[in-house]
Amino acid sequence: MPELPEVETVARLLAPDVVGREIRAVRAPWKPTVGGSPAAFGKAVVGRRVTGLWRRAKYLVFDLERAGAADGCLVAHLRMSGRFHVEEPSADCGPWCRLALTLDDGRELRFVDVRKFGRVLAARRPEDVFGVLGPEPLSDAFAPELLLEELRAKRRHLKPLLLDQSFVAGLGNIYVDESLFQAGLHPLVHANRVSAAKAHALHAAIQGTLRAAIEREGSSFDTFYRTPNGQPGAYQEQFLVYGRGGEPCRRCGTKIRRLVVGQRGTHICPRCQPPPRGPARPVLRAR
DNA sequence: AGCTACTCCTGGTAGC
DNA sequence: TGCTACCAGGAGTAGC
Repeated sequence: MPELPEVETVARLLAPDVVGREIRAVRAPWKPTVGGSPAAFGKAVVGRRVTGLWRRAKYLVFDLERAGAADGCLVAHLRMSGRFHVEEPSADCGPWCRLALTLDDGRELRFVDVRKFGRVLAARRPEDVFGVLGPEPLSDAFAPELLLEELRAKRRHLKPLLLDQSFVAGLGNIYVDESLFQAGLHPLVHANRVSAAKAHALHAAIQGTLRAAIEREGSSFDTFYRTPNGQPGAYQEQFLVYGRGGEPCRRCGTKIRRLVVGQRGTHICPRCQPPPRGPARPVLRAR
């Protein structure tokens, strides 16, 4: 699924085709993609030029201007299955095209989204669409000391905490599982029980995993995520635990286990990621 | 604060 | 072969 590395890849590969282009027309065959009103969406974007394309968390932001002055933006979230492509209008759109923006070079920026969860919204400012977002995990704002401090302040299980975009922005199911494995931390460990050494290991694991995945242009393991060029990413070849239930751990050979944590499929090596020790206080048996 | 359950969707697949 | 039932999953929301 598109997480930070995939969205970063889309931003990088799509930018040359859209930055500098003016939006001439809009077609939105599935209204919810643009927030319900294609007319209002069209009014906000037609006649605007794209001046920049960047990523924050799992959001893509297209900066817009009109007559040389900044004039709002498009904020897109790919969710499960969204993809952007720039194509000739004559190219087959397929059954899942939810939005098409005609550009001034005659081509179309298309948003294709099988599961219809993705959104492309027009806004005055990106912050109007972003929820509460924690630090970017690859920025200086995400320092090991800060992570340790934030972990100390929380009692939640690590897995749902790391999936929480307000704690750290951009991680999803895949990269959380991979990072926890790399750090040797079980997903059910309570945040405030992570040692300083483990917090540093987790910080390094998150950054290392994300950087490696960006370098490989993300992960593609089903028909969903593709780069704007239509190519799959390659990081799935390096998964250590994600989607490897029943297969041997690459470190110790123990069978990878799949469990469910917070309604999310979760993959661990039971040996490399020992479960947290039972209750903090032994349960007193009634007599 | 933070948990669970539910919602939105549909292609793929397990089971019969 | 063909049918049904269920599953995945990011994020928002409701209820506790």
